[in-house]
Amino acid sequence: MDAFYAAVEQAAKPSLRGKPVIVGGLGPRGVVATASYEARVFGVHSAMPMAQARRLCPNAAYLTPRFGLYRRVSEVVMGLLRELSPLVEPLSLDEAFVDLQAGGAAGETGRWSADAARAVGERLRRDIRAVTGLCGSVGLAGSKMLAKIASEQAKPDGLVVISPGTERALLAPMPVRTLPGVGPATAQTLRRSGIATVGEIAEAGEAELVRLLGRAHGGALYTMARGIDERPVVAERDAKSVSAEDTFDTDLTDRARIQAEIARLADRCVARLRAAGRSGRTVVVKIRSYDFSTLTRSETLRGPTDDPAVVREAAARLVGGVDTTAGVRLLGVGVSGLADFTQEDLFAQAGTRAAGLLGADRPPSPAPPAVGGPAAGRETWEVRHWLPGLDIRHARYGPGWVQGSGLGRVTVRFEQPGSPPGRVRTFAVDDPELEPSEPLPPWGGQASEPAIRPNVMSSSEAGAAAPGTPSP
DNA sequence: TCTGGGGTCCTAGGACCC
DNA sequence: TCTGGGGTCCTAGGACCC
Repeated sequence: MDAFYAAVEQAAKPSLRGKPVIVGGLGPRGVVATASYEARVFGVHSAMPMAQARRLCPNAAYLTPRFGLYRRVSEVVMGLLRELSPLVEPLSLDEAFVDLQAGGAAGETGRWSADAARAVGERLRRDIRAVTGLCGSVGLAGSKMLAKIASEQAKPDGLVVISPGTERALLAPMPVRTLPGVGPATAQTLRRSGIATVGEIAEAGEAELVRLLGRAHGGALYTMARGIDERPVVAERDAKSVSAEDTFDTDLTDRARIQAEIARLADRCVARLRAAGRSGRTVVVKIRSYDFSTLTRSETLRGPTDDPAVVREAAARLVGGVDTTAGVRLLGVGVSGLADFTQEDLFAQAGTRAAGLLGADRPPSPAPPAVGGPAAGRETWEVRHWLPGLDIRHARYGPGWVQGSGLGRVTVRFEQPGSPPGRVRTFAVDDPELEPSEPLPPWGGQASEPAIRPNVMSSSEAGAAAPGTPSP
């Protein structure tokens, strides 16, 4: 989506259309989240300190973000994407990868032509505009990296196709920063070695890249510089951490105040953890000092928890071990090592089940049948059992369908025709509670469609009547 | 009026274990 | 008797992304 937050605000506030709009933190230490294209003309861009934006563009409208509204608009757009394919990987509220191949709309040959892909992309852009009143840009290519680069080139309000075979020639003259994963630090390391363009990365060779940037990063960059990117589109991965942090308008020095803020942040973090139905085992505190130096301290508990008191106490201990007397500008509390259960659940289970059946003593995974070589065997076995789109039933969660599988996991969306949109859960592919099931009749299919009308954006703001609000 | 908030992934060293 | 070779887990920091 183009200048998403600002565009939503412009759609909701007719007086701001065609005017510079800047969404972000409005306090003394705020930064720009999104600047409308009208504001970008003045040099304002994302992540810029708000004070600098105000100097550059004093007449813009400065708005505090309304994430609830953006989330609702985002869900409508993501719904349109899911009409193209079950394999949709959101990157943020305003951006996602769609695996069109998995959508099965390529025709009899199963292969996409540039023209067919372009037609699908243009129709999508029309639909997004009709339903939300907003502009989106589309990049189409044979891999995630190239599709992303194409979409950047397409902005604003455009569409770019990168046809197979043209990738390397297209990439070669581009600056290294074009590649995803190349930020300021990597760009400087490369520049010191005389590497400025993507083509020069490819020429440098893998050994040199690994020497400069390390095994993982160097290897990945060398591959991408040659136009190669085999990463699959992965739908709805589980979160790995949850955190809450605040920057204060003025630095904090008072220990009691710092501990009070830490307790508040711990509660906020845990509330979101619980809302997601998760628990976590490692508590992290983050402290940014007056001079912007940042440190973290973490503590791993004996088992996962979603108890606010437990997280508060751990966070208080961790902050207590740090010298904060010179002043802190930011405090944060996070939880990682997430699980779908809590220590309390485990105690409950221990009371009703034989102790030997818990945790590491679960029955071992059944070995994949030996078809072909050992490596090919596992892949074949997974693909055969959990094809995307096939119906499935879980002993506790009920009916659903396979949204994707890989790396020993299967992602299932628990919904059925006539039900509201369902939740996603991920299981081990050999989870004994999962079984294939017969397709359900699609008699209630309409109910799972986003119920929206093209004119919803004209309804009043204040978030009350947002796009995505079901129509009668 | 210098620099948000929410994340992901990688590296590296030490503890610990077999 | 100067000290192997894996592996995992934990902690801390850093780069990067939107």
